[in-house]
Amino acid sequence: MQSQNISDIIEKYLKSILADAEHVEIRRSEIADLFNVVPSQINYVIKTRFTIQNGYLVESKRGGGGYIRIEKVNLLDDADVLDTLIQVIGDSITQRDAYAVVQSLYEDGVLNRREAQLILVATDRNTLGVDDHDLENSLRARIIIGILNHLRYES
Amino acid sequence: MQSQNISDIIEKYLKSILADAEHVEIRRSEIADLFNVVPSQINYVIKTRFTIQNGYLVESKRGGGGYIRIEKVNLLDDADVLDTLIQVIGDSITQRDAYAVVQSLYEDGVLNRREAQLILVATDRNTLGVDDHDLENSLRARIIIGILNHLRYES
DNA sequence: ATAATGAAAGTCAATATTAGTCAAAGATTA
DNA sequence: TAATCTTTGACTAATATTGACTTTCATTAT
Repeated sequence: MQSQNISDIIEKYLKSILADAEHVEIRRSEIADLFNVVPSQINYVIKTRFTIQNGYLVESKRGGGGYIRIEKVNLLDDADVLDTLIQVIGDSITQRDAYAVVQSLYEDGVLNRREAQLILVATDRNTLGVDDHDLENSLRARIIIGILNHLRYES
Repeated sequence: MQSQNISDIIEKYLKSILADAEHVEIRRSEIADLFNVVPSQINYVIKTRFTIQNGYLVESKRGGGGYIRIEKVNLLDDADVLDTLIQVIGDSITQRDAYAVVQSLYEDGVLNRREAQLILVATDRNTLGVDDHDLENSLRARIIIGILNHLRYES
């Protein structure tokens, strides 16, 4: 029942490789063939599911012998993680990216499950309930950054 | 057995699945077809019969491979206390009153210190940073109510 | 060296595929 | 009869898929 769309399946496939390895390196057309989609769909999957907010770094090369390489990075490795995250968020963030950020913080133990849920609820589209999207995204950014800044003084 | 309208029948159908399973995941148009109703009637059924007050959590996704997923959750004992608070808050709350609400939840052991702090930061005037006071107060109300609704069940 | 060629990946907008909203019309109940 | 609940459908929004066109890079030919 789960993940009926191909993008989700490709995402899972790539993540299953990343579960065992430091990074994946693919040939775009090969993966596209494997799942019977057009090559640009691979870009779509990467763009929507392997963002820096999700903790992934992507690099690629065109031309002969080209590739796409996805690496899982630990955003919390270096001392000023919070600064990094705050920069990444900027003054606006979509719900999807916010989910990714909070997920990363949870995976890295900065937040426990309950706290992560609270933040997601507080920044949920329906919770905020504003019709202006720019306002919604900027509110979400302010709330998350406010919380991140608070976490800094707590620990 | 009064009034077996279609909404009731659809409700029973979904609940019968939930009797055996953790959750139901449907394709809206399929269920609509199955019962010969327009798709939006499924939304009506969900909105009127699968509320969080009744212990149901609903999530969905649009686009290819989209779905609606209904999950039955365990309501906690605090549920009616939270209901009362939600009523009191209504659609607007000042920062001062919000502080009092969060404080009492902390004293009642519903929230720990860290969680209480998170909520206060998220709803702080400076965090929200909107000029319009009415908007600020209504946003604060929405955020706190969203969180209270989340606290009704265990995740 | 330089130019031409081909083999990748990137971009972007059109289209397709779902679900959500809202208000009007109809039905039922108090 | 008035109030409430249900049904319907037109319109909106989010997400996914596709393909034409562009850019980059390596290799081969001049």
